[in-house]
Amino acid sequence: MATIYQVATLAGVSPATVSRVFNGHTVSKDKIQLVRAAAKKLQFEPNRTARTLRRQRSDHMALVIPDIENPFFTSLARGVEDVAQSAGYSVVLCNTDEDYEKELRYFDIVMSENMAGVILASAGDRSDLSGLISRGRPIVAVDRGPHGFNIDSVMVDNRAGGIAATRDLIDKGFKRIACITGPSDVETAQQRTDGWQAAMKLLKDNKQPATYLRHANNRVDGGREAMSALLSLNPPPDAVFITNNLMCIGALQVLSERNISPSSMGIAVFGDLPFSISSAMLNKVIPLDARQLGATAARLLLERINGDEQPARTVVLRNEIG
Amino acid sequence: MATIYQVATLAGVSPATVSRVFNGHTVSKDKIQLVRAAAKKLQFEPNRTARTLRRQRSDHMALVIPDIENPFFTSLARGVEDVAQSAGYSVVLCNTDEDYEKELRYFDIVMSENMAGVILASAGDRSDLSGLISRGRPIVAVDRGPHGFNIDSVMVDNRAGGIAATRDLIDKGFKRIACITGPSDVETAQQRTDGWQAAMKLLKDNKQPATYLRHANNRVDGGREAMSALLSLNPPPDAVFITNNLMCIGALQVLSERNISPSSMGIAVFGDLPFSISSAMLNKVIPLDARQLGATAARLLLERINGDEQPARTVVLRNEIG
DNA sequence: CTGAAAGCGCTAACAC
DNA sequence: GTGTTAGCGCTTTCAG
Repeated sequence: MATIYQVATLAGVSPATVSRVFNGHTVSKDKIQLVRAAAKKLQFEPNRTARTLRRQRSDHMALVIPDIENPFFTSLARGVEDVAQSAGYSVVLCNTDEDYEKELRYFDIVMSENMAGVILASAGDRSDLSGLISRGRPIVAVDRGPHGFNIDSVMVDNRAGGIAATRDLIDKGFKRIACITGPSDVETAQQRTDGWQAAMKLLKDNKQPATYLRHANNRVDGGREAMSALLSLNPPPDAVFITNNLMCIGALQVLSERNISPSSMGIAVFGDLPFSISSAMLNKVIPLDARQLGATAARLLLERINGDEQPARTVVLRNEIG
Repeated sequence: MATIYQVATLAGVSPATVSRVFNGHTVSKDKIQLVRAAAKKLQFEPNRTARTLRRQRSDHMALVIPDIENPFFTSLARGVEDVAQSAGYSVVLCNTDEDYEKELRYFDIVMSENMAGVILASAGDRSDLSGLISRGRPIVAVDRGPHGFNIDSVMVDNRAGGIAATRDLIDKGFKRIACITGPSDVETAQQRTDGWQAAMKLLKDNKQPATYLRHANNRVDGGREAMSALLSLNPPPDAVFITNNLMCIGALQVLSERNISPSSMGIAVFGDLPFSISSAMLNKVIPLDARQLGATAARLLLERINGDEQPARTVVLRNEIG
């Protein structure tokens, strides 16, 4: 690959001038022409590694997510990507499997590669951001909050969604409303569960035993297990609020396998189901615009990268609860 | 962030020795101790940008895929990631939206960042790999073949799968079997369609008008449109072979909306449906182990990165057709 | 086994 | 507006 020196020689200018041309600094028209011609001839492409080393900042942003196979996060990634790309940044996707160690390893990479910033959908509420923060690397938390760190974040109103979903089931006459939620160290799970609990207080004769609250991993198999467990209770619930998309898939699979008709079990879910064929089985879906979430986070991050120093902001996206 | 010079000073050795310690070269036990202690004290983390610049090779591999929102490709990404990570490589995910220009732009980035290699699920059969190849960058094609370029590839037997799926429908007594396939410049679509055509020749009184073959984009909306179009034919098909997962979702949505029962329309699909609740509507699914595909591709790429110079290989994964 | 020193390709003072 | 030059932090000859 050609270097700026070769281009400079061919164009009869200094390397600095070549650099200036490629960075949009002021250079006389005629030299711009010469440089462009020479660059084209040599198929010159600026070496980003060298640029990054010199500038101490790359044009990558890291997107750290807990589960790349959850369509919610891939949509979010799309949103980030769209914004990043149009600002000239590449997105490095880092999948943590909800593992704090893996997350930390990625943070190290962010530092040692001088990435411009991080968008973090954290593994849980025990993420250690201190290293990144002490080194002044911009971070935006998305979906899950900043829990204790003083950083920008973009979220939805999880509690309100939990309330709305549960209320819908109550309004439809269900009495024994269970809740399948995520791990207890995941903030979104907590908040949505809070919403469910708050709404349940409205029920006059609240027949809600503690066993109606099930924690599970946020994936399909977690939903399956939780729903199976609920069905074996006596009495089983007559409805269930499920706090994430994949667990709802799992729960519906179990119902389908046991030929339990949709009408005999009310279902409300937080977040749209991916690739569903029919929503006939669902009483209520709290919509969740992952792409918007990602795009907003990316925009905040770009502002920080460009030197914005204002105090940390929390943006709450309204999830138009019907 | 600390540098090797600071570590060297603190440890009382030369920078070269620090470098050697961190690269596993031969250094005396006692100096190793000194260096490790100093590094720990300073929280030293080697600067990968500098290393990449010097070595002319980074520890990133690019994974170029056409649609990050298709679970097939995210599973594939998981497979790549697992293998890459355990070999110390990071995966940079590049989403092309099936756009050749975006693809080329990513290839430029691969070069200008000195990435170690590329795994490519190409946008179509007109991808231009000449730049990468002339510069000696290792590439492995996955899912879609190398079409003309002399590179390693990992694929499944698409034609055989197409035949098996179609045969299953024939055996079950369907007569008017349509095919919903992908864009005509996508190799997997072509080959699966070939299989369908080959199998249809077995039907004695082959009632297959040209309109039974529909090309669509490989996404949900493409499947919806194609299925709608098929249903408005006279006579409509009594079964359909769909060459990818998302289009099948779209097709099933249309059937569901029109209350067309599964039994009156045979469906076979190439590739498992993501997050499906019940497979009752499907006659035949040709399994497709995306994760395996990705892992295999990553292994081949690692071999090339490590200097393997043997002639290009094509690995065909058997997709255990029932 | 270890140190000195060159240089990967670029950018940003600094001088003119 | 343009050229000269000093590094960014690391690896890797080359000597010893």
